[in-house]
Amino acid sequence: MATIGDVAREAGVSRSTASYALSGKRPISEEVRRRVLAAAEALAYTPNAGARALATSQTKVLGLLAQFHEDEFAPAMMQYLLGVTDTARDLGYDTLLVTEADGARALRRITDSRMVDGVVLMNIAQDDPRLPILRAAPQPGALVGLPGDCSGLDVFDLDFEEAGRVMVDHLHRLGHRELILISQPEHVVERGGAYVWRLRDAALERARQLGVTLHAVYGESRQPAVGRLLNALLDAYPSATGLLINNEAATAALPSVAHERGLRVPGDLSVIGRYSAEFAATFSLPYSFIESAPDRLGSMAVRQLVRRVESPAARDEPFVVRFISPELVSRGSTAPPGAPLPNAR
Amino acid sequence: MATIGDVAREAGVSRSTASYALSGKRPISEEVRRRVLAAAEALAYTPNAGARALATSQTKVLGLLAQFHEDEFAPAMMQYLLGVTDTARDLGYDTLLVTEADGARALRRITDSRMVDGVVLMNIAQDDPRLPILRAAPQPGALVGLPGDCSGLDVFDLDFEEAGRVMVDHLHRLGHRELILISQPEHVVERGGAYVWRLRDAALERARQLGVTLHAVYGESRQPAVGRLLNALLDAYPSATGLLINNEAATAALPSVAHERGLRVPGDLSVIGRYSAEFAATFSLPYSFIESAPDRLGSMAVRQLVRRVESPAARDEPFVVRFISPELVSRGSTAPPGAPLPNAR
DNA sequence: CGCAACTGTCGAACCGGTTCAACTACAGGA
DNA sequence: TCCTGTAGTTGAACCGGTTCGACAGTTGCG
Repeated sequence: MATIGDVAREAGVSRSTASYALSGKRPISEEVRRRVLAAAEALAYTPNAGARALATSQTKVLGLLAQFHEDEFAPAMMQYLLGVTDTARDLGYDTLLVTEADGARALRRITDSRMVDGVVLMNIAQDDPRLPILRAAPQPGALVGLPGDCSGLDVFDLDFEEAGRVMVDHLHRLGHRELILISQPEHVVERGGAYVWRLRDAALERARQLGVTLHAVYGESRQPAVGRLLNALLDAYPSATGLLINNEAATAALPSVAHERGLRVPGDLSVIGRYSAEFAATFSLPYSFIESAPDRLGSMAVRQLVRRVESPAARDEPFVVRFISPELVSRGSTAPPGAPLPNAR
Repeated sequence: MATIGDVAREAGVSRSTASYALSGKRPISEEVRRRVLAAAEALAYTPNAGARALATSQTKVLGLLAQFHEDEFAPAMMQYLLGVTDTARDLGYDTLLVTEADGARALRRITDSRMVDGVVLMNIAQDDPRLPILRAAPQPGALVGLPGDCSGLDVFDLDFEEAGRVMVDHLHRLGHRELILISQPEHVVERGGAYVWRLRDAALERARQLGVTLHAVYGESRQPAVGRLLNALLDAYPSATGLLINNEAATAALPSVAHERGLRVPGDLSVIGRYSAEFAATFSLPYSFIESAPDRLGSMAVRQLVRRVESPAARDEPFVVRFISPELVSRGSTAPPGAPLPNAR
C-alpha cells in the first residue's frame, strides 16, 4: 500500500511538500502540484486513517448508539439509522454503529479511545445513564429523544405533547366526545420512554379542557396480544367514536381487527395514528397520522453534531432543544361521529 | 486525556515497560505490574485507537456494507444487522455501518484507508461490483448471500434451492397437486437477487419431477399492490390447494386477504412461507415457514471473518461456501387438500 | 569458578500522516 | 545597491502507541 512517502519520492519532492500539495494548505507551484497529484493517482494513494487520526485528532467517524429492545418496532428503528448514516456520509463522516446492551460502557469506550469525533444517542430514557458520560466526554453529542435533563446537550425530538393535543383537537372539532388512546406497552414507560406519557398526558389535559372523555390505556408491542387488546378495548368502550394510536404495532394490527369486527373507518370509528410516511407506505395503512419523521430527526441531529465537531465557534454556542412540530397527514380516516358502533349493547 | 507516557511517569517506569505491563507480552515483575496498573487506573488511561491502529495495523473494527433498497423488508434487514454487530462485539470488534448507494466506492474507501480489519457484505447480487474490489483488498471479507462467483471469498447463505424443494416435497407428500409460488418482485431479480430464482427454479424442477403443477409468479413488495396480487392469483388459480411464499411483504398481507375472502388455512388452502422466527413473532404469522435465520447468518459470517483476521494460518485456509439447511417450522398451516376453494368457478 | 541462560527493564525506532520553523530564490521598493 | 517581503520547499518534530535489540543482574549448571 502506498504511503505519502512513496508519493513524495515518485514526484521527486519531500513528504511535507506532498502533504501540502494534496491538502492545499500552503501555496505550491502548479508544476509540483501536478506531479504530486499524478503520483498519488498512479500509486492509488489513500491516506491511512489511523495515521491521520493520530496526527489531526480527527477520525471522520461518528458514533451511533442504538438499543434494540425486542418490544421496539424494527421498521421505525431502521429509518432512524438511515437518516443518521446517510446524512453523516453526505457530510464526509462514517458511522460506527454500537448496539451493545451496556450503552454507558460502550459510550465510554468509543469516546475515551477517540474512535469517534462525535456521538448520536438514540432510545433516550428519562434518566439515561449514558448522559453524564456524554457530558463529560471530549466529543460533542446529540440526542434523538428527550431526556429529563437536557443540559449540556443538543436534543431533537418530535413534539409529542403537541401531537397529543393535535389528535384530540382534530377529533373534537369534528364533534367527537369520547375517545380511546392506545400508547406503547407499560414497560416502555418503565424503561424511561418519556415520549409515551408526554403525548398521553398532553392529550388527557386537552381532553379535560375540551370536555372530551379520553380513555388512555397502555398497549402491547406484539401480535397476537395487541389484536386481543384492540378487541377488548372496542368491547369495553362501545360508545367511543375515535381512536388515537401512539403505537406502531397496534396500528399495523388494526386493519385486520376492524375488518373482522365489520367496523368501517371512518364511518363507525375515526382513527389517527402516529408513525412515519415510510411505515404507512410499507403497510399501506389507510389512517390519517401524525408524521413522526424519524429520518428527518436523525438527519437534524447529525447536522448539528457535525457543526459542533467542525467549528470551534459552534462548540460554545448554547445547546439547542429542537422539537419538530407534528404534522397531521390526512388519509380520510376521520369524520364526524356517525352511528354508534355496530356491536354496541 | 492520559497517554501511556503519563502512565509510565506516574508508575516510575519507561513507556515500553508500561506497554508490556499492560499487554503482558513480556515478563514484568509483579511489583512493577502492580504500579503500572494502579497508575493506569488512577489516570483513567484508555489507549488511543488511532495510535494503536497505526502501530499494530489492527483497528478492531469490522465494516458492514448494507444497501437499503426501498423494496426490501426492513425488519429482516434489521436482524442481519444485529447478528453482525452483536457477534462482532462479543469477539472484541466494533462495526462500521456503511449504507452508501455506491457500495463499490464505499468499500474501496474503507479498505484502502485501513479503517477496518475485515468486511461483511450484505445484499449480494449475482454479479456484484463490490466483489472484485473485496478480492483485491488486503483485508479478508465475508458475504451474506450467494453471488455467481464465490472464488476467493467466504460465503454464507440459506440453502434456497433446498428450501424450494422442501416446500414442494412437503405439500406433495400431503397430497397436493397444484401449487402457487409467490416470489419477490421481478426487479429484485433484475438487481441481481439470485436467491429469488434459486428457490424458484429448484421448486419448479422438483414439481416437474413429482408431477405437481406449480404456478410460479413474481410478487410485489408493498401494500396495496401485494394484496391485489394475492387476490388476483387466488382468482386465477382456483384449483390450487397450496401456496408457497418467498416474500415477506406478501406473507404479512396474506392474513387479511384470506380473512376477506373467507378462506380458511389450512382447510381451504395450505400455506408455507420463508421468513425468520422473529418476523413471525412480530406479525404473529400463523403459517408454517422455512426459517431464514438472518441473525445466525450474520453471526456465522462474522465468526469466520474474525478467524481469518486474527489467525495468519486461517488466512490461507480454503474459502468456504456454507449453506444453512432450511428448517421447516410447523405452525399447522398445511394439511391434506380438502374441498376446492369456495370461490372456485 | 566461569559461562550460558534467563528475567526484567530500557532506549530507540517505527507506524504514516500533519505542521511548524527555517531556508532559498526572486521580485519590488527605497 | 541593499533591504524587505513573499512564494515555494524542506527537514524535523510530533501525535501515541508497539516492539526490537541491548543490557544489567541473577540463577543454574558443568
